[in-house]
Amino acid sequence: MRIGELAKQVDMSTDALRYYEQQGLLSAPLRNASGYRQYGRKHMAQLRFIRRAKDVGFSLEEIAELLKINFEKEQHSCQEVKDLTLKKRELVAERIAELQRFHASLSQLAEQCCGSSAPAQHCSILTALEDIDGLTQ
Amino acid sequence: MRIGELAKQVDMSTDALRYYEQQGLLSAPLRNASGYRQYGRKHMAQLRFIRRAKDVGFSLEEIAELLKINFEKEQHSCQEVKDLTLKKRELVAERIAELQRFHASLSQLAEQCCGSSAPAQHCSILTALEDIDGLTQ
DNA sequence: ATAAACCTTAGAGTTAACACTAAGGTCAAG
DNA sequence: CTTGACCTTAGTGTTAACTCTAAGGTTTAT
Ligand SMILES: [Zn+2]
Ligand SMILES: [Zn+2]
Ligand SMILES: [Zn+2]
Ligand SMILES: [Zn+2]
Repeated sequence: MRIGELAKQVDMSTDALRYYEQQGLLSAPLRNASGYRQYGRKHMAQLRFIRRAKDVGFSLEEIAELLKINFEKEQHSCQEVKDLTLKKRELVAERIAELQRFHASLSQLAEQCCGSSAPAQHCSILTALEDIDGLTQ
Repeated sequence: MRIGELAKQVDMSTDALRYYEQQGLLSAPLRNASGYRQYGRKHMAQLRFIRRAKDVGFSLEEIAELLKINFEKEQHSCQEVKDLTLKKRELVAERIAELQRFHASLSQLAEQCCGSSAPAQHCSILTALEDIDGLTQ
């Protein structure tokens, strides 16, 4: 299977596949006489792993670690894998908390603004951003 | 007030202040005889506006829009400002939803893994990432 | 008068995950 | 036998919001 075919199968771009190879996430495949990459089932499995790991929020760097562990399972423990997962979940939770603060502040701002088409000289949102005490702590 | 002093007052870097000026978020100040920037209260107010807008999640590009509206309030309406705010809140909400899906998937993965220090050959997390049906849809 | 601390500009580097471009070689069909 | 679809590499561009570097001029204190 050449790169275009594999890319279509897994619904990724050929650029992405070459990028993953360069980043060590996808094994370098054999080449045919003219230098074209020849992929097999192993590579498709790797790409599906990458896809699923991306779908749960892991970064490519984290996925590289998971792939390495998966490749040499005997040398690694469940603890390691679970730690990676929990650490990632913690990061995600922190980011969610930050965004929820944003959401709450934006809601508060929007709620106070009349939203009319009249000139904005009295706009409570602008006032809140100008004044020190515009937003409830 | 020179740039270092102002930066200290608002707890930002001098680089950031020059960057904001370049991006049109901070008014270009007068220069003294040797070319040093001379800031006044107006600039500090602008920076506080920027700071508060950042604190509720606006990007610099969005802040530039808000500052422009704030500068020419008569030409703009409450509706415009409220729309910006609600649109931003919508984006934030979408991102939160995505991250919450990540969080749920990661929780599910972590829950199933024993987390022991035994070899990872049986690890349910790795299995889930390998198998098509590893994660509940 | 000299060292430390400040200021200036222009431009490059950072992070993530690719997308895009150029310049060229290869392969299948008609 | 040539067109079009595919493949190769190397290198640049993208986005956001700065940070860092280099190479130099200024101010302040001793
Ligand atoms: Zn209003
Ligand atoms: Zn308003
Ligand atoms: Zn286990
Ligand atoms: Zn496990």
